[in-house]
Amino acid sequence: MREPTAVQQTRRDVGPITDRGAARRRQLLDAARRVFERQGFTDARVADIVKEAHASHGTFYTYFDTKEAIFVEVARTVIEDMHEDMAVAVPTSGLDLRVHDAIDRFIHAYRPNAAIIALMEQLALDSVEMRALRLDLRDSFVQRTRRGIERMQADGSVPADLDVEYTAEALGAMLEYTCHLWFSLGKEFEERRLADALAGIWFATLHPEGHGAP
Amino acid sequence: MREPTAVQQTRRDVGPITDRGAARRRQLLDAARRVFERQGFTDARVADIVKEAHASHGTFYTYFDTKEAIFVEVARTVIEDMHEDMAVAVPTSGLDLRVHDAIDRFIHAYRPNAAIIALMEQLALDSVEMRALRLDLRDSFVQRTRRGIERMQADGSVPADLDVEYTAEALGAMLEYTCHLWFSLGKEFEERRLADALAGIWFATLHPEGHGAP
Amino acid sequence: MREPTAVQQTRRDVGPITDRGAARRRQLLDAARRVFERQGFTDARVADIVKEAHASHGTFYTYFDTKEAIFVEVARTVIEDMHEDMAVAVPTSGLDLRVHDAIDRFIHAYRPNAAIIALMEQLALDSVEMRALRLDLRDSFVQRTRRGIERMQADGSVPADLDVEYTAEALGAMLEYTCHLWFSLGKEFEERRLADALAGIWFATLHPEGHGAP
Amino acid sequence: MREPTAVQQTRRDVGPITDRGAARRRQLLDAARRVFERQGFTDARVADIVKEAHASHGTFYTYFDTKEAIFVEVARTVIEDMHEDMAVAVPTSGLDLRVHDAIDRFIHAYRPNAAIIALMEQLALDSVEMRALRLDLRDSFVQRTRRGIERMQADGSVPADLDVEYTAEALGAMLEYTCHLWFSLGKEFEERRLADALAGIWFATLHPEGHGAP
DNA sequence: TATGAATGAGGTTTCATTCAT
DNA sequence: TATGAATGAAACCTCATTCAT
Repeated sequence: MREPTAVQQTRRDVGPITDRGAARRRQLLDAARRVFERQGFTDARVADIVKEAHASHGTFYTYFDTKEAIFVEVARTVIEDMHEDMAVAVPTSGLDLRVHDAIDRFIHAYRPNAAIIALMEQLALDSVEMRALRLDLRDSFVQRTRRGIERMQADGSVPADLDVEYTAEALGAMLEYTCHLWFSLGKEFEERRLADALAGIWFATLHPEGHGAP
Repeated sequence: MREPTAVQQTRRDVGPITDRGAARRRQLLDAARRVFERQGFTDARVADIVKEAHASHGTFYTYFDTKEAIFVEVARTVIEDMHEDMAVAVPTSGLDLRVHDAIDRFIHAYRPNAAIIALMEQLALDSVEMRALRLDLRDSFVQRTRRGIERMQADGSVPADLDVEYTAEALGAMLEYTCHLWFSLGKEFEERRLADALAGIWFATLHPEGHGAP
Repeated sequence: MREPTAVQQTRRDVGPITDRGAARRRQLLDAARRVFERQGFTDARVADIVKEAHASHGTFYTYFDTKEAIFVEVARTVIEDMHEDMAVAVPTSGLDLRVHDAIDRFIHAYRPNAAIIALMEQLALDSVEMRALRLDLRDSFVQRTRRGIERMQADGSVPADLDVEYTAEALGAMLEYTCHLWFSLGKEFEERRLADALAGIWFATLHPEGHGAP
Repeated sequence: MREPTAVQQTRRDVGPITDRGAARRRQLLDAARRVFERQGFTDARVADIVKEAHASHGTFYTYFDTKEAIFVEVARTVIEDMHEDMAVAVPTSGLDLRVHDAIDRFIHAYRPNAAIIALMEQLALDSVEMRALRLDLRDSFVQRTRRGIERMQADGSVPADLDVEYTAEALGAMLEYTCHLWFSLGKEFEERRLADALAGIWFATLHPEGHGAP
């Protein structure tokens, strides 16, 4: 493969200058997302993306370094989306409701992004950058959970001796992988039963043996 | 593009006839496992495998159809290994010990096979066959868990209204993905704390609010 | 084994868009013809063709699916050439002259294309498409002959009871295979004697026992 | 490909020593013929032949140098068969009957051997040896025809000024290629009409304008 | 003589990426 | 900025033939 030319590399680094250029870039990103969702990363061809975006090969490389690079951009979009979706204020009723709400919001944030998340997961094995991105995404959720539990510990509704950090990691892992099984690997779950089962585990964990009141 | 000959296909289907052939096949499998663990699936070349096995290209295709095919064989080996590792008789002391034991055995079965499991996971997205294999592997663990819980329900140590099926799925997902994060994505966990946190969740779930005795 | 991408296939189906592309395609076709004539089909490598065309492997597959596909295109060119060569207006003198003229034109049309025709013949045994192409080529000549004879039957210079269809087939076969022996299998014939012998047979067949006047 | 070892080469040169060896050799030949007829030369694998003969690769190379070599042997058998079939004594009635008889015998000799003859034809383009074999086969028929015509010239039933050599070549070419079209390229002919048309051409050629009596 | 495992040169085809226009 | 042609490294897989047993 030939080395990139200084001129073209510069153009990519600078990014689009005109509005038309910015619009073009967005078209390519949108097209890439659709293609990745449809075909996965390996089976997605740059040719497919440019066709979907009604652009040409040359144009693609005006805006993106590599196929990996455009995927990273798509992935970042997904991460931002999920952050926003889950950042909604929590209703402050009882623990039970709060848990149910957290789980429902996770599922609803995950579902439309499942395909891209699965690809991040897949690429995380081969690419340090994707691994970091993937771990960041989950970390933001896990830390949010952790802070929530810590607040409950502070007001005494959760036992003080709970290992909050590791518990948050584990409960997070459970949610993530259940959604992966469900949305990406095609395992069939009934939504209501599943959400209840997950909430039951969270609730039992945070509220063991009648500690405090719900 | 040459198509495989019926005769050649037959030879592959039948498998090695002599001991020498069987040994060769095994060498290739062992080599393939090492290469896959080292380089992942995508970056593993058939050339790497035959080099590692001190064999020739032709020999590879005497025994295996494709790179995918040999991976499937490697994966099957891993699955059998894990089945055996986890099939050890359970000590019948209290719930707490049983849970800790189950989790420890899972971790110890998972750890040496983590790389291959991660690849199964990766390939499951693109290949129906790998997806089936992957789901089978987890199913055997989840069903074992489920049966264990059902037995405890029978003797009253676990609430009768627990949704055993979905709970087993969720607890299984938690274990699997935690191990994946730990062994394959390089997340750093302290083994003792992690095992305790996981066991805590299991225990709280199965033994909520002082139901029965530990 | 990688499958062709839909996008790539489309590009090949659509054909070159720019003049530069069209020129490139033609270069490849010309090169392919030379290589096939020199080395035959089996011994012609795609590598030989691209080398002859001063192009790269990738470029070849931009324009053609397979080695078979480019041969089919070359063959079509030959067929068109021959159609044109033989479509020249027939001088309307006596039967004897007309027969000689037909045979001479056949030989002159065949000679420069003999190598490719021989390859069509060779491939016709293995490929349905080539068989159809081969039979089409001869059919156009045989039908032309047949119509010629029918016109002569109409004006009474050829017996009405002649089986025109089968006779045309047989006389055609004679011409074709004689040329094949001569130009492709290296049998040595003197052109004048051969043309006379062939014409003698045609003439005797169409004008038996002094039927009509020459 | 490795060079043949002196030992093995010698064995092949010497040929089978025991009866068992001779039988084995024949099994391989018979199997090869069936495989070639079924699959053609290119698509016939040595593996197919040994399977059909219930032998092993090693055994094959005990008796034959190459795939080409065994084909040549098969072809020789066909050639001998055809010689015998056509060497039957000619009934000495009139020219018309003799011509019909010659054509019928050709067709009947050709038909069962059409597949192998077609392969000889196909290989003749690439191999000097096969070309020689192919030309020999037709030559024996053409020369027989030629001698027949010369005898008729001697007794005055065929014009003395006929170019017997070239005419025999041309009439032979017609027969051969008609059979090739019919039996190998799948062109549909009605046997009776075809034989009559061919005989008509022969007869008109040898007996033009009422020369002599039939 | 017979077997079947082993060889490896050789071929086809893809696709991310660059560059001339 | 946009286009699309060109590149070529790289990968997979076959099969005639040899050789150890």
